[in-house]
Amino acid sequence: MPDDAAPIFAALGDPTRLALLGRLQDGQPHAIVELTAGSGLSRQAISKHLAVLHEAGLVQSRRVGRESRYLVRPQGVQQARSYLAMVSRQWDDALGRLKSFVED
Amino acid sequence: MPDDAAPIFAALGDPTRLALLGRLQDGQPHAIVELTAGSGLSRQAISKHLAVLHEAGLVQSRRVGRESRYLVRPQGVQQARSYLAMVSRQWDDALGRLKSFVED
DNA sequence: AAAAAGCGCTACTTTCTGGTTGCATTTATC
DNA sequence: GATAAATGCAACCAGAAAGTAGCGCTTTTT
Repeated sequence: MPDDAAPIFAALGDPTRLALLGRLQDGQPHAIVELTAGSGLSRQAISKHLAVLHEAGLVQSRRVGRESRYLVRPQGVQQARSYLAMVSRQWDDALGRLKSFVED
Repeated sequence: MPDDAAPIFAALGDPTRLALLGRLQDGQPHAIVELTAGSGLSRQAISKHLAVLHEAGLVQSRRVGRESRYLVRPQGVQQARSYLAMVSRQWDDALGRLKSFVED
């Protein structure tokens, strides 16, 4: 398992950040103030969360005039997907499904 | 996005726990001492990590005699997968791929 | 040119997390 | 029955994380 796997999942492991990703689902760039609106948190808090997502490669930012616009980076999420696949590959076959069927 | 999504990703967001899941890839139950061996950490530390994985529903345990044996719970990982799909569903089509192609 | 909007950066507080140690308990073994 | 093995539980500690507030800088807006 690669070293950057854990940071990606850690970035996803926060309700606020998941909500942010939800807001970015449209694939369009959004400014920080816009993302802060209705979050119940301060602008700096949201900014920090966006930085974490950026660090993990899940999000991307562009500075346009006086505002920073964030958008999803599909490759990042794709990477998370492939890591999950690595975890489950072993029993992700007929036998694996059989085992999970018997459990509990 | 469901409330239990973040805890699952948070549980995955630690190198030690990812390594533990790696060790459980064979689908077989493993005792704590066994999982501790070669980890460089104390038994209690590993035990705590397993508790986190259990809490997130990624792992399952059975007490057999004097030892607790842990094994993967495929449904948990499957759930993580579906949550990731929720995040990316919107731009997981031809248009989405086109956008990601243009970026950077 | 003055005011306001949008950010970034730093400092600070509080809570969570990962890790340790020590001790009690249950189960195997001799 | 005594000893060793495998856990569970609780207390404790240091560092990271989530949050706030304040200040200064750049870019719009009026």
